[in-house]
Amino acid sequence: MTRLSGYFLPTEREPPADAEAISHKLMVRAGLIRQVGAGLWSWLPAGWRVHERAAQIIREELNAIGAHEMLMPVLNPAEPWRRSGRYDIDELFKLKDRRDADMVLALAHEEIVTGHIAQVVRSYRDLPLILYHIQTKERDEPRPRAGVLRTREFIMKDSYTFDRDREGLEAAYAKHVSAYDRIFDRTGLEWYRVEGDVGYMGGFGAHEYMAPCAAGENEIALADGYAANMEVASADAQPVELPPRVNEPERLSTPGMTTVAQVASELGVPAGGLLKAYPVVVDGGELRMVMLRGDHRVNDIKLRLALQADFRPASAEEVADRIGPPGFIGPVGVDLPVLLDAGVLDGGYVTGANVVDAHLRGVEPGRDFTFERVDVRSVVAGDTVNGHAVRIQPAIEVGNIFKLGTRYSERLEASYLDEHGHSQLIWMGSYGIGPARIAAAAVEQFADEKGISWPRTLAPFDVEIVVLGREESQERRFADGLYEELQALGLSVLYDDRDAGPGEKFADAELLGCPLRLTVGKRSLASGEIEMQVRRGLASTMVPVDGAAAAVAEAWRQLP
RNA sequence: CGGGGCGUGGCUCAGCCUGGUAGAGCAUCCGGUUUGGGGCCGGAAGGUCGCCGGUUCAAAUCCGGCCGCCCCGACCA
Repeated sequence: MTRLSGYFLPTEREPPADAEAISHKLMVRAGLIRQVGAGLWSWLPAGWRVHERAAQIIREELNAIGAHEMLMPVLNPAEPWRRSGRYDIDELFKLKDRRDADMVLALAHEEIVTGHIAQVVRSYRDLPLILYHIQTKERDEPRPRAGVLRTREFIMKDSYTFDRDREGLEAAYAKHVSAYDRIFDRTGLEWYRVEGDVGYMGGFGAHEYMAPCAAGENEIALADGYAANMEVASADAQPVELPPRVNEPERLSTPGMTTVAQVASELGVPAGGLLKAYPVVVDGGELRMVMLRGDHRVNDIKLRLALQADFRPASAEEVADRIGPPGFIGPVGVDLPVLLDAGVLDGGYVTGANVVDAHLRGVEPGRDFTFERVDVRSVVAGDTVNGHAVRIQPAIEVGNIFKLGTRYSERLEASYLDEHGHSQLIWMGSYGIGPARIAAAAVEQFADEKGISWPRTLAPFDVEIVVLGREESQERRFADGLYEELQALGLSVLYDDRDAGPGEKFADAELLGCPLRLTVGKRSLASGEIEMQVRRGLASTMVPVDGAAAAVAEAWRQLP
């Protein structure tokens, strides 16, 4: 029985003063969530229903690929975290118990689940396995933000696969791809599966599931047939108009012009006609020079992947000692490996001359300097993939899948004996989904000026009945009956039986965003009808009172 | 961690600059009225002005410290 008169649904006319994101404002206003502290939120009854519907979709689709649900504790001893090498992560909450033993609050569960596997799995016959749980995660985020989009405590579905080899991992990964695709289809969200960063610590592949929305913290590059996180996106650069080629580089006086913008405007050359140098020190040792077009930007993640190592920008002193005067450096004549970005097309470019107040014009890669080709720039809107233009959108990461390999099984000693009696490391994958982010992304994607408009599968209730009429009235009696009938048909119903005016009830219903709103009022009832409003688009139709419940149930099945 | 902002009744805010009785709208409670778009009339209750200290005859207001929250950036295993 969910009668609004006795329900805890504290709606507000005004959004919280400090809210910016649409989902933050609307979820608080609609009475779904309340803040406890920075990055700490309570889910009120209606909000929790949404969260649990998302969780249930996840559960069903994971069970369908043979995953087994379990539950692991949030409070962990420090020891496995020390073994995995994750004890020193800043985001990890650390504490001590009464005996002064080091404890942590889990930010994920690779350590714990791998520990169980290490203890239990002995033989190749025990594999493969898919285990998951839906459990609280604690992360001491440097900056929680935007309501439930980025919090310090949140619930995550995390699953883990255990296989005997790389092929097994690939199969387990493919199963998760199919399950995740179905999950996000069922949520009703607009979503993309994009290539993600595998991280330089290893990993054999990763994808992220991204839901485009204004409050998203990530950027994704999209083109027909292509979707990637901007961190790793790759595309063909747009051409740039270069000056005619010359036989050999010509030195130009460019006093004080140390920036791309200055040189470009003074010489009348587009920024893309310049090659800029980005000297880096790789792994604390070797100096290298990355060259890319003046209108492009280095993508540190792609560069790290290309180098297969950590790096840092070279200091001004290192540049001055080994290359030339900062602001005027270039690839010609330097005794350093040069990495040339793929966005640099054939032609003559302007570069630093390695001499104060001078640049070279007409420098051609290959002719005037040798290089190794790399792809280390950030994609920009308008670049192309297979001839299709790239657009860039903000998006929220609602899920991720990751081929871990043997990183954890090695450190936590999870191995098995193969057919030949040889000990082998177990190959792992890990896979996360945040139900709270699914809920928030749905709010972001479908809200209008009236409030939230839930996809049918996530709504806190399928139908909201608004009754206009006093106690004991004919309208009330009809609405009471309708409420029972709809529930008997398997729909979840919120019944606004409050003693409030129509305006307030309509406004609250539209704010909460259940897919259908039924209005039972004296006027329409007199003509043998009730009003049915579809929240998405706010279109209304009249439904005859005879067979109203069945008609509503049928209409509900047609909704997005 | 760097930069910016905010903290006054349940919510949104004014008051602070220029020190002197703590306010408004909404919400709440009581009575009445109204019932298809947050309606109306009358009455009432509700505030350690984030905390600590200082200046002063007197501090929401000025000064110092602390705490909390938000935004931008960095970070995000």
